Amino acid sequence: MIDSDLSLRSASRAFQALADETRLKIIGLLADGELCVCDLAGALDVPQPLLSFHLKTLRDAGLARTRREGRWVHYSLDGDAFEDLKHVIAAGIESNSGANPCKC
Amino acid sequence: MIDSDLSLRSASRAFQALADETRLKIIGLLADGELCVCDLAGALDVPQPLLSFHLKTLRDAGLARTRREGRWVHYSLDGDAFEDLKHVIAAGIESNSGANPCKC
DNA sequence: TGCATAAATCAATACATCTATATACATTGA
DNA sequence: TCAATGTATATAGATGTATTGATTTATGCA
Repeated sequence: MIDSDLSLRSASRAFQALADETRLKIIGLLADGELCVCDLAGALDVPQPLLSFHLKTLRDAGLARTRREGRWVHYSLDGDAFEDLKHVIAAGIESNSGANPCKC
Repeated sequence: MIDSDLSLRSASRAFQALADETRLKIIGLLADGELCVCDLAGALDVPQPLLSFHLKTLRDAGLARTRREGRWVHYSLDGDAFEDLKHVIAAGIESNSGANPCKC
């Protein structure tokens, strides 16, 4: 079950951030561990400014974090944010297939 | 890990469908079991044609199914579709927090 | 200081999505 | 067949998002 309007809003923002193939590929790459933007750029065949936009989208949605090291910026996933999303997904998986009496 | 381009595309479509507060509310309601459109309309305070649009969005994304019974259409969640999404979310949760060596 | 590299931002454009209104379709029962 | 009810579709205006290329900021090193 989805609790408050706040989590509803943040969840929809997070799902919006996941609603893009490039960003899903980024998630897949970051799942193996922190990576710098240059490595992501090399792996993804996406122009750098566009990659920067997608990374910002993930970060604004709370799904990714950054850590600067010298001239490199390293991105990693925020496990807690994904944990929240798991509850919404779990509701769909455990959904009762039985019919409720129609109140029409 | 995310496997093929096909699942990547369908996953992004599904997440897009989840990227809306009204549709997340619908998911929450349907998690308790199948409901007819009229019941959803009563619970959501959304004009009926708009609700129909959102339900179609969920159905097109493969997250919901319909069953007609007389003049009523009942919607329910497709657990398998949510199961697929769980893998993407799980990748984020189990993400290795360790840094990979930067190849720049 | 001056230059090279990593990353982010800006401006412009094209495209997709949200919402509301109006309308059409389907089913039931008179 | 007609009217009533439940649901779906069509359209249009407003808003949001994706993409590109040019520019800018930040850091490290000669």
